[in-house]
Amino acid sequence: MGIAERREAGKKRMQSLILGAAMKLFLEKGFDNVSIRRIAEKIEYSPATIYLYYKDKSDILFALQAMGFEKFYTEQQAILSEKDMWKRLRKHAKVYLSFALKNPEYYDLMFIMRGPVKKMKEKKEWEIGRRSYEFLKKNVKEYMDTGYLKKTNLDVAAFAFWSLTHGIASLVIRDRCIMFPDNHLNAIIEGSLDFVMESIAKKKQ
Amino acid sequence: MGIAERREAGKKRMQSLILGAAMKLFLEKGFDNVSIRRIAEKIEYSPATIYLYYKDKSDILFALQAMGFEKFYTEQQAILSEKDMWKRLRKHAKVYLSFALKNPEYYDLMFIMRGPVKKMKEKKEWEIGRRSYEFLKKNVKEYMDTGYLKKTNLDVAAFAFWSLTHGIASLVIRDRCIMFPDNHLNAIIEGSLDFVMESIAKKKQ
Amino acid sequence: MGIAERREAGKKRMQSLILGAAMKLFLEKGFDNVSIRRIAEKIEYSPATIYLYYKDKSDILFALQAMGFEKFYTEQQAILSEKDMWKRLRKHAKVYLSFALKNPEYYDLMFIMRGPVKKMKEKKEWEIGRRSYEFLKKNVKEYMDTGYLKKTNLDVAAFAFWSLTHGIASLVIRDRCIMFPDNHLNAIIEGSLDFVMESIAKKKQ
Amino acid sequence: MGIAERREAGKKRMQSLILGAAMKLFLEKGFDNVSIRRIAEKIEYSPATIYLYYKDKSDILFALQAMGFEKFYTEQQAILSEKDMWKRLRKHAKVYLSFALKNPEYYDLMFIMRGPVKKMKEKKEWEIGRRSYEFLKKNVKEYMDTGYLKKTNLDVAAFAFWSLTHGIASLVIRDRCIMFPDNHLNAIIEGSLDFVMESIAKKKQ
DNA sequence: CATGAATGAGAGTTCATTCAT
DNA sequence: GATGAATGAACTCTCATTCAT
Repeated sequence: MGIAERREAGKKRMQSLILGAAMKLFLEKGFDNVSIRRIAEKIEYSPATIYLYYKDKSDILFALQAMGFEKFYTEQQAILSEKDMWKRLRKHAKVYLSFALKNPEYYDLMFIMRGPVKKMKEKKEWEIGRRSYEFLKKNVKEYMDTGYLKKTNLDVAAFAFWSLTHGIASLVIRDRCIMFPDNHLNAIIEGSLDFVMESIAKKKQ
Repeated sequence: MGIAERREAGKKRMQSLILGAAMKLFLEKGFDNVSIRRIAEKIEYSPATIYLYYKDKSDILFALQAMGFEKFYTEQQAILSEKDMWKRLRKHAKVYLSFALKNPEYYDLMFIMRGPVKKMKEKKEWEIGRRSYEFLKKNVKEYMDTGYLKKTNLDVAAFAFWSLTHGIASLVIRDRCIMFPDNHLNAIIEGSLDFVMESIAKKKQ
Repeated sequence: MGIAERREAGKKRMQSLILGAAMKLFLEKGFDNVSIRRIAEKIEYSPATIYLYYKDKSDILFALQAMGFEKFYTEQQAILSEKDMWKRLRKHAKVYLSFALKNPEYYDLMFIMRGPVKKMKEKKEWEIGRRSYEFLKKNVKEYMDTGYLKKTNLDVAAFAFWSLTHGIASLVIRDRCIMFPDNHLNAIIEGSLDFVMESIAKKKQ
Repeated sequence: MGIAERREAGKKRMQSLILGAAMKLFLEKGFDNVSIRRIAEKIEYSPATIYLYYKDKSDILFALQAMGFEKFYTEQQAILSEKDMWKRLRKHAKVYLSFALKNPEYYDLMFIMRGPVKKMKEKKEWEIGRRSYEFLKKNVKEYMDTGYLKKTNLDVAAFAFWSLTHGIASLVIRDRCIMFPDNHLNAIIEGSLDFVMESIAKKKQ
């Protein structure tokens, strides 16, 4: 490993140290209580050091969001192994929801939080978010083409799919399901997903 | 009107003065830029006065949330005039979405924001939120009973309806629809709503 | 003294406490080392308290500047007791210089410092500075009218007078006279003033 | 060129690279917004590198001041071509003012700024500033000797001349002429200079 | 010769909240 | 009932500077 490489590696290590600490704090204290100072404390560096690796606070949020999208995108590839389009459609929804509920902080950052959106728009049209949407759209198209999904405008169908899964995810994550007993919640979620999926998609005879 | 009553009336008046100012500020400046101080300034009282009427900041948010639910509940009654259950189901969704998009601050407070949730749980079962959900459920039951909605567990169907509409609303409100050109957005929203509604509900022959 | 008056008095007292501390710090530590925090420390209040009395740092500088101009204007009135215009002209210069050298911090703030100038321009065209200049101009006009000063455009003559006195004052205050032995400096200053004054003004025969 | 010499040359080159960048930044961003870091960025070296060539920040300011004096001294030599002492005296004033207004950052550094003064005193008698003053004095002596300037103590006359020109320059540079309309300012400056010069100096008959 | 990495110190500012009056 | 006065605790961010490598 040459000098430049080692340096680069050091930089990467530090950045991920920062991001890791930030993410842990999000979990422990909630978004509003994560400050540069607290992150610095957690990693036992001075606040000024953070600024050597990230330009400002929203840069950190943006980086975390990007990590989230990366992970999200990668995990979604799993659906491609399913060649039966009907099953893939169902799996698609489950994988989406599973990501959201297993990584609620990432999901929040990606699809709910207000903060990082301004940055999103600035940074090259938000490539990373777009990619995930394109992946969704591509698959939706296949569901339609193979006759499992009713034909309509692609964006319309994709948005419908997205809205349903996001609706479920965000109601859960932002704690709006308190009217359901904890031990029923899962069944209701799954049931709802099935209910809609089986309505919009038709298993061929 | 006795002394106690007059006092009570005065208290109510002041409280609604505070809430009104807070809401105006939310609209004008965004949630993050509303402080107790700014509310006090707006109504031309001192910050300390606010604390005579609300225990702390989150109490104000909670009260606003309650106002939002009140408004929401009231507006939803409009669907009852529609006696054709098929049409009512469609109208239900439209009224929901229309409330959300016309009152994004209320909607945010009610269904997205983290802040007031702790209060929600404390305040005995969150009556006000529950009432709205019960209204939804009651109607969903009617849609089913009249055969316009496929039969399934009531909570499941209600949650499905809610997730879809909330998903749309919250993606729009939290600015995640930047991949759609502004002038297409409306059509996509309406299209998606129709797409799903027409799938889960069946117009009788 | 009524309640309102007492309050007003308290406010004034606090403001002058702040300004006094700020001024002392300017003397002791130099302009650059005066921070809101240090002022607060000096008066044994919290930094936040300062903001109850002054909107921001430059507001404090502006207030001090205004005090300086007030003092300056007042002291200049002394020249009016001199009815002999020739003597008054001379006295005018001496009074200007004497103010500058006895109150170098005020003078610096008023005529040298960069900081408060932006505020100056905003605040009602900088009434307070203008008033001093008008006073100078009015007198210069009298010197001319009575024949002690060569006739020329009023602004031109006033600016000439001002430039000379300010030149001396600012070279001294900003420590550019280190080539003159300390014990000669005074004589050189006075001499220079006399030298020019006797040249531009003519004692009538 | 021996090794030591080459090293010395390299050092000089680097120093002037630093000074050049610093001066450009002063021009572009103003004094307060120039930090060691920003200078380092501009020349694409690390901040630490700057410290190999200058002990600290004020050392840089001092060096720039020296450059300013060098330039100032050189430009002033131009007056020597004027053999008519009356004209030279006038030209002297114009050249002074012209330098100040064309190089306000240098002028500020040399004659107004507080920062580099401590250094001045330390660096044994501040040779470079003295030289400029001696040049002024030598010429003032000639103006007197040739009868164009009233006889008086040399320092007195020199300081008078300096005070007037510096007064004008520093009032302009530090933005204290806002009472004059922009389009009149030049005329007032020139007029004032002429007004005094024609008074203290006498064209022989 | 050059620098990456780090930091202590400090800047201005804002906030929710308290409490004696 | 209302508030003036006050504050502790944050906040984000920038700076000059050091030092091992």
